[in-house]
Amino acid sequence: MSDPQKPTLLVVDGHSLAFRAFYALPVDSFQTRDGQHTNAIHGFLSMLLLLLQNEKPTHLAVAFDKSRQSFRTREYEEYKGNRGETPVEFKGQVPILQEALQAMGITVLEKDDFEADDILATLATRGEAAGYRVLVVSGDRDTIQLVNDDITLLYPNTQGVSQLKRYDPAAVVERYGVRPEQYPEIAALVGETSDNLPGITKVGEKTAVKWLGLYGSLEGILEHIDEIKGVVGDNLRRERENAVRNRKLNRLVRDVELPVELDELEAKPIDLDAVTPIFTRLEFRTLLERVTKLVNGNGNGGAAGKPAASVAAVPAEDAPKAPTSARIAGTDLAIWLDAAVVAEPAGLGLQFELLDGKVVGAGVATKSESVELALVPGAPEFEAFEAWLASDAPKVLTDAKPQLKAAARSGLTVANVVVDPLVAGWLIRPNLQEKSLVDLVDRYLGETVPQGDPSQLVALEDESASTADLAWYSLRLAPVVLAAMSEGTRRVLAEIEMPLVPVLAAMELRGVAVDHDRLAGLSSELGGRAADLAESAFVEIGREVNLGSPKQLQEVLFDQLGMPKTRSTKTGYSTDANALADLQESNPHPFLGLLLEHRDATKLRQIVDSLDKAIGSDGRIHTTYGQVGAATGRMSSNDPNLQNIPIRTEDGRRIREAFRHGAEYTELLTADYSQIEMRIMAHLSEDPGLIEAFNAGEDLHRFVGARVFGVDEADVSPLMRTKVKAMSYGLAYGLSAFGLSKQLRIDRAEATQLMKDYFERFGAVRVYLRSVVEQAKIDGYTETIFGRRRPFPDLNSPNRVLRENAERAALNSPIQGSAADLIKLAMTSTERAIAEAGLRSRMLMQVHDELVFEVAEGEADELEAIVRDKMSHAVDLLVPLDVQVGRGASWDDAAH
DNA sequence: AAAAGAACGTA
DNA sequence: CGTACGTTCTTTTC
Repeated sequence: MSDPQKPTLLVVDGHSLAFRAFYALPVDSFQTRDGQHTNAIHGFLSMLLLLLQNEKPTHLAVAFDKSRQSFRTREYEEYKGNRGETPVEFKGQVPILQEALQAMGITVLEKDDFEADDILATLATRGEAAGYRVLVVSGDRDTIQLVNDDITLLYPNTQGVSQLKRYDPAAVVERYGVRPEQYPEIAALVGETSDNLPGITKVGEKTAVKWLGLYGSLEGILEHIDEIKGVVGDNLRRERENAVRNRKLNRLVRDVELPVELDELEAKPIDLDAVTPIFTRLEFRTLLERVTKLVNGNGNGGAAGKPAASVAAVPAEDAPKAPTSARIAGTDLAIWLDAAVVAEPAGLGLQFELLDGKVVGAGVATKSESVELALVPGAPEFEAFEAWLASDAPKVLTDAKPQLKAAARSGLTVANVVVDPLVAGWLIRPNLQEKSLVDLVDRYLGETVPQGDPSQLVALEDESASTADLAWYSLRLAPVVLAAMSEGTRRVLAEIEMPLVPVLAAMELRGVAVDHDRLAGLSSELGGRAADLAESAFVEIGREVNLGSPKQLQEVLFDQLGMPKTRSTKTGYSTDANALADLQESNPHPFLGLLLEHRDATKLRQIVDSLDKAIGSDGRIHTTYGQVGAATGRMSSNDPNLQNIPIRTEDGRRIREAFRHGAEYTELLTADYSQIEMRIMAHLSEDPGLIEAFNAGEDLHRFVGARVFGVDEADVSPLMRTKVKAMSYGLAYGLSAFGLSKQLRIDRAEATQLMKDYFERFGAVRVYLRSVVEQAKIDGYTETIFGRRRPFPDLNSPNRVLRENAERAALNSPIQGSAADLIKLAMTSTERAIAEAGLRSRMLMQVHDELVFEVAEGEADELEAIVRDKMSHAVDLLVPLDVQVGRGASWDDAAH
């Protein structure tokens, strides 16, 4: 594998990328006032900016073909002779593109008689020799021959620069079945249509690879040309000169004389004064913004977001150097580990090296020493390492969850990770989090991990951060982040977040069984329904439009049907479900209902299809939980998101029927907290009415309704119940009378009155909510019951919109956050209790206030008892915690 | 081709 | 003029 810590040289085939851009973007939409086409320029620069951000090259050049003529056309007149005339709209853009690149300080190279790929080959070869890691961006397959351990080809796939296919030697072998340096021989035999180079008739990739396997090289094949049987053998004997010629032509020249030295290609900060005029001339407004952002913002924090001085420790100049890591074998490692554990009672730094989700290596560090080991099961050092991992010896591991998963997949047990600096960093700054070890080191140690930092466009010597070095950085981060935390935050880290990490890792590995056949059936049913609805809708308006396009819908609704304008959005007028419902009320039209139904059907189908795609080879869906995602302390779920599976409609629930227990299990069990946020509000506000409501254990909304409307509980009508329910839930979000009136479709006066009556009876709630905001204005942050903090810098902003948004978020945060803390505690204790009871049943999913378990044969009752116990006693509040449990064959059946 | 916006699913 | 998320589809970019 290539070493990621070397300086990076990025070389780009300008024509190939510009050409892609030209055909990807509509020519007509991109021209300046005076008629200059700009689509290729715009697309190219847009892609290049993304490349710069993603790859963070330290050195950079873009090469172009100078003309169509080159030594290859002199050699073989027909070379590339089949290419049509270059469109004039494209031609004119190239010089301007080059001008723009030069303004950006990027070296542009072209050379008489050579093609761009020869320049790339030359730079790549020179870069490799000079110790660079080289990235070649080209759409020409000939550049495959350049690939080696230090040179990676980024080859445009069907879709975009963001999804460039990375060809390292292993990827080339996987795709083409030969090593990179052999690829041109394959191409020579097969021929290259796009270059007008015919190969051997009837010889394709498979035959060529087979021959190469037999005879080792093209030369070898030709030596044994008489041994090759069949028609293809005859073809080869007849057309061998084609192959010889092709091989000659597709060999890239690696020693083109160039007017620059490598170090002149160093990426310089972009000079806005040079870029602005040309971008302005091209009328590139948003691109200029992007460049400006790249220059100023540059990734994470930068100067603007530096921490208080107490946090940033060592200035970069006197940054300690990572200790030289040793490879210690056999019993020596056991001795080293024993000594290290004593030397660092707070824990050793750890870092795994992963490949394809498995552990292939690891680094372990103390403050002054580190070791690095390749993990080969059965090797002598493996045992000592494995024993230490599984022991209670404390470890510090940054971004632990994926590494714990890989460890588990590799059969390793990792116990007692006491600090994950990534999680710690999120607790300190839950909004703008540091996303990686590199970010954390920058912020909390004030040092730069060799490589990685996007704003550092400085070439580095071959000082590379090894796995052991990363372990060492983790170790040194731990005390610094701990010192930067309040005591309460430290407790949240130690008692809530760190114990949760292995629990989440286990849940993700388990996944949840999903029935493909049910999803497939549902998908086609919904698809059919959507098609029918669309057809009916088109009949209503007398034409076909894209019902998924808000823009086209606006035309239909406001122009064609002449309906009144709805809420305005940035780009026009809203066509969301709410707006359509309003229209239906004021201007009833069958189209509206059909449209809404169509939206439902397509949305559900889309969810069904994406779930179906996510089913793995084990028949299960493995989501990834984002432990450091939400600012409130909640988790998120992605790839796919299992926390937004429909439930409100009948069709939606049918999706949940596809979530089932696995074959080794008998059913699913779901357990959820009822009205958790209201209970937390009761606890925090100490409102006697609310506390009484929960202690009485009755229907909360009936209880509240009776008091708000001044009637007996028996006389609370469904409408009254709906109203107080909306009010209660809305409270925790900072709902206004206006919002309440809109949601309930009642007038403002009635909503205001409802709120007044509500607070008359439950006044402590209002007092509490106000006090949260006021205290937050003083402190600058809110805190959950457990001490989790969330800062609110906008609370004193002069900008009213910002300020009021911050106020609502602040008042919600302790409520949502405390609920998150609570269920996290419950998850950890439930997981532990299940293990201690020796059950095979297991926890699979978390949906904010709900946990889903897979029940093993004969364990249902015991599991339910454990879950009820642990969830309802996760913490002692002024009100009881009610846990609803259900069981069934599917997630839907298990709902109660 | 990439980014931004609209819409919508959950708690 | 209701908090917190993630995903997908369409439009814009000039």
